[in-house]
This record gives sequence, structure tokens and C-alpha cells, in this order.
Amino acid sequence: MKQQIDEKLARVRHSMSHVMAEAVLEIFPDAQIAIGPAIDNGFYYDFDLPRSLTSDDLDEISERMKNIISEDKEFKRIVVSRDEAKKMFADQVYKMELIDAIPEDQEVSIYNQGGFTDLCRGPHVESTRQLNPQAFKLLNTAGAYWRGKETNPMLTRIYATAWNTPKELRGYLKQLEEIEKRDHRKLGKELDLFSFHEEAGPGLAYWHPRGMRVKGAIENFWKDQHYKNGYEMVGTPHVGKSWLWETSGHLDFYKESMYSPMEMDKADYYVKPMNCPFHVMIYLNGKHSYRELPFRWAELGTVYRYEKAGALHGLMRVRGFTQDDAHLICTPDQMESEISEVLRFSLFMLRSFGFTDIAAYLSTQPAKSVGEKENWDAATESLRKAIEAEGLEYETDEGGGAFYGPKIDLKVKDAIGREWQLSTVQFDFNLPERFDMVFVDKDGTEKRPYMIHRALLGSIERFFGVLIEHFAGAFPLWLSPEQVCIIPVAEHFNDYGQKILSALKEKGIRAYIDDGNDRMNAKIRNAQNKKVPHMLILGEKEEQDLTVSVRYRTGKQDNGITLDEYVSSLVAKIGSHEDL
RNA sequence: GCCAAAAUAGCUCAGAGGUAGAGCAACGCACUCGUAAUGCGUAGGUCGUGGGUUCAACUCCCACUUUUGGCUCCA
Repeated sequence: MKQQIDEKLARVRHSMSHVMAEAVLEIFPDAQIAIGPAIDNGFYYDFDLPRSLTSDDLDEISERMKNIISEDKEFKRIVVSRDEAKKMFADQVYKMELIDAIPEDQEVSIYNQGGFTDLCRGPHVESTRQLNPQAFKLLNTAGAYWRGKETNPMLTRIYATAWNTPKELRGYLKQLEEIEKRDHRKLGKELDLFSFHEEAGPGLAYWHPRGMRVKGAIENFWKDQHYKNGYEMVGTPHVGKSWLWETSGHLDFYKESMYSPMEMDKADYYVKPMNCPFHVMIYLNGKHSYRELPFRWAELGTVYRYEKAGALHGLMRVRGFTQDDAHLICTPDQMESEISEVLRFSLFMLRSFGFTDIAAYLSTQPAKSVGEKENWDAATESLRKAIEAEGLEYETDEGGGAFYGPKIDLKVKDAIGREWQLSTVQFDFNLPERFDMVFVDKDGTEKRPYMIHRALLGSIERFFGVLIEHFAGAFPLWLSPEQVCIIPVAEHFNDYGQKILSALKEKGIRAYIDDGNDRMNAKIRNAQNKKVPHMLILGEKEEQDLTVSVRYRTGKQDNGITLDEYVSSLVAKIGSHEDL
């Protein structure tokens, strides 16, 4: 049923895109038209136009579309021969290219809606009557390479959203507003969490004290859990001599996205784009027996990669970031249990941050790859088994693995249904070989260990961005930069406030007192805007009875709780990751 | 990197070929207050950077930087 609705809506959107193309051609008769598919939430069409578009142009296109729709034009499907098609689209270079790309055994169809004919496989609605002129909106223009290839010409793409009814349209526009409200760049500034600096380099995040409180809470939890789950921490440098990167292969494959080397004592040092070669160095430091394995070495390692200028995006895409990295080095026998264990641990971590809707993606051996096929197959199977054992929904991306090994990616859904890829668990058949890593097996011979690379949160920066958007800036108690704001109702009660403050601080609670000149109402408002989970309102009653009155950021409150009772419940809530 | 747009006070924004304005924040003074903004006052800007046009540029033009929306990329 859902699928039928989706299909119908896809028809509406696709038909809308033809209407838009007609409108654009009315204004620019010489425009070259490319493709115009339905997409999630709407449609787009790519054009080669004589000039760039303004927002006035979009308004005019939109008006013309409404006129075309009101003319009740029929969408007629006509099958034509290749030659006919080529004659019809002789002056449309992109359409000519598309016609040539249609396989011989497929028929060539065109759709006509009166004033406009497009090469198209369809399907469409029967008539523009089935399109609602009040249920679409042109959103923005964007550059897009013809057929998505960087070397092809850049076309002008018009994005639009389209629905069956104006109500659905309004719902979607509201969703867009919601996304804007949650934007981590906006909230990061408002909540004073982090900043970027033009003078100091793009894509490099600066953590403010309040942001660092959250980051610290994430990292402390991360470290504790790693120690509890059989990991050891390692620490490695930020730069390494070119030998490392030549041996690892990074200089061959990723040189253009590494920061340029710096010369010291006639050697080239590179800032690290990955932690793995460093962890390998620790492994190579000694001879290892099968008895020692598996090694599980974790590090919050900050790496630097030259991301293209146009790709940078707040904390989500930066040039310097901290991977919550670990490498598992194990014997072939241990592979399966290590994989299922690391997957279990990933899920535990993600759930600890409040993500419950998690899906897995399995990527298998690509055409160009290193390593033995049987190893790939065994590794891929152990990944698949682990996913199935956890009962996760998953999709397989055949041939989608990296050249050095198969992988599992985990994606979570946030509070408003958007999917984010966080965890990744990747086999590496490349590095053990390149660095000639070995262990001594039971029979006394040297064997190659398996190496698994994994990050659970991905990068701390990006994960932090995702958390901000997921919680809309209202972090749960355990993550909040400030957990409690103490608000004396008047200056007279500041001393009592200070007493409560020290009691909370003693328990390691992130609390502060607002003992400024403002009225209580203003103090509440300020704390509320900072999304502080608890506000303690302190006045005469509280001072007399040695109690606190808690106002939660939801507006609810609990009055007259004894200090002891409050502190113990607060500590318990923080420990159990409760929201408030 | 490519296409398009933007950049004005700490923040959010207004303005305009004759060298700038609001609200909030900051600071000072008064008020001493019970659940989302007390009042009054003060200070704060080479209008992103560098060139050009002009008697005169923050405003027009060019380049650069950064940001935004996409495309491409993402070990």
C-alpha cells in the first residue's frame, strides 16, 4: 500500500519536472535540457542556460508552471524509433547523448504534454489536472555536473518539492524549518560550544569551554567503556616520516588529500590522515605469540585530511578531526568472535547515546582489491553472521567494500528520522602485508594476523554535530555542558545558593550559580535559552527547610526536595543517562 | 575543485554614491524581586581583505578570503 502511494507520488513529481522544463523553455527557448527525475520529497531538472538564475526567475517559473497545470494538459506516451527520436531532439545535445545510451533492446518513448515533449521512459500522471498547483514549491538552484562527472559541463539544477496536497507541502516545509532550527552550526554558536576561524584556517574546529564539557563527557564515557570491554588505550604522534606513509600505501592512494609534508633533518614528515600505521608500529615493536592475541588498541586520535574547500560543512565535514579509533589484531581463529563482539559493543555505544533505530550495511569485495579471495569470503561471512546474530536490518552493497577489505557500516536514525552513518568496522588485508606483521603460532611458524579497523562514533566532531541536531541542543543530563543552574530569587539568598553550589560541585556535578543583578524571571529565561536541564530556584522557603525547588527545562517542577534527596537522585539520573 | 549566492557592532538584522542604525549581549547606576526579558544610562563598527572607477565608495566594478545551497569527493 505504502509503495503504491510512493509510486503515485513519484509520478506526480516526475510529471511536475516536465511542467517545470516547459516553463523554463518558455522563458529560455534556447535552453538545453538534461534530466529531471523525481527524488525524495520532490524533483529536480537540470538545464544548460544562457545565464544564471535569480530568485525572481524562480518566481516566474513557478507562476508559469501554475498556468501550465491549470490548462489541463494530457501526458501522451508515444513510442518512437531511434531515428525519429534523434530528429526530434536534434538541437538538444544532452538528449542526443541519452538516446545513444538507451540499450538496443529497449524501446524509445517520449512524453508530450501539449507544448512540451521530452524523451522519457515515464510513467507520468494522465493529465496536469492530477497535479496540484498549490502543492509544490521551487526551493533552490544548484550547480550539477552533467551525468555527475566532474569533467563534464556544469548544469543549472532547479530543486523543488512536490506533494499531493497543500497540506502535505506545508508539513514538509515545516520539517525543513525544524531541520534549520536544529542546525548544529546555529546551535553551536548560540550555545557557545565551538567556533571556526577564517584567519586560522577553514575546517578546523575550536572547542569552547562549554563544548569541551560535552566532548569531555563523551570521551570519558568512551574510555571507561573501552577499558570495561577489553580494550587498551594507546597514544601515538601527530606526524610521521614519509617511510610510514610509503609503506602503508597512503602516499600512493591519498596523497592529494594529505597535508603537505614538512622537512626536518632532511626527512619529510606528514601530519597523520589515519592512526593505523602508528598502531602497527607498536605491534612491530616486539615479537608476538598467538597467546597474546587478540590486541584491541584504541585511541582518540586526531587526524588531518585536506578536504575540498566546497565540501566543508560545520562539524560534519572538517579538515581536522578525532577518530574514535581502534585496531583489533587477531588470529584467523579469533576473527569471528572478535567481529561479533565489536558489533555488539558498537550497538551498545550507540544506544548509550539514545540512538535506538540502527541499520547495518555490508560492503563486499570490489573488483580491484588486495588479499586472497578465500580470506575475503571468510571475513565477509563473519560480518554477515554477526549482523544476523544481532538481528539487525541490513543491506548488502556488493562490491562496495574498500580495496583492502569488506566492512560493516552502521547508520542511526535521529529524532527527526534522518539517517547518519556512524560506526564502521573494516577488515584490512593490506596493512598486515605491507608492514609484514606476523605472530608466532602454536606450531612455531610465523603467520599473518588479521587486522580490523573500527570507529564506533566515527569522528568525535561529526558525532557531536549529530548529537546537537538529534537533541536540538537540549542535551540529556549526563552530556549537558551545565547540568544545574542555581537561581537565588534575590541577592539575599546568594549565600544559600553558594552552599548548594559547593555541595553539587563536590559530587562532580556541572553546576553554576546565577547570582547577578537580574530578576529571577530573567535568570530562568537565560538558563532556559542555554537549555540547562535543571534550575534550582532558591528563596526563603528553601533556605529555611534546607531544600531546593527544581524547575526542569520542560517547565515541570518539583518543589521542596531536600538537598540530600536531590543530589542522590541527580547522581543516579546522570549515571543512567536519563534525559532530565 | 566546480556552479550559484552571501559577508554591516559579540549575536540577530535594517540601511544607503555624500564616510552608519535597531534589538539583544557587554559595562555603569537604581530596584532586592517566587517560575521565560525591571528601568535608566554608557560604550561598542577601517561595513570580510586588497585593488579599480568617481570630486566622493560601506554602496558600482575586479580579484582574493570565508561562509551558505548543491555537484564532485570522503582511506
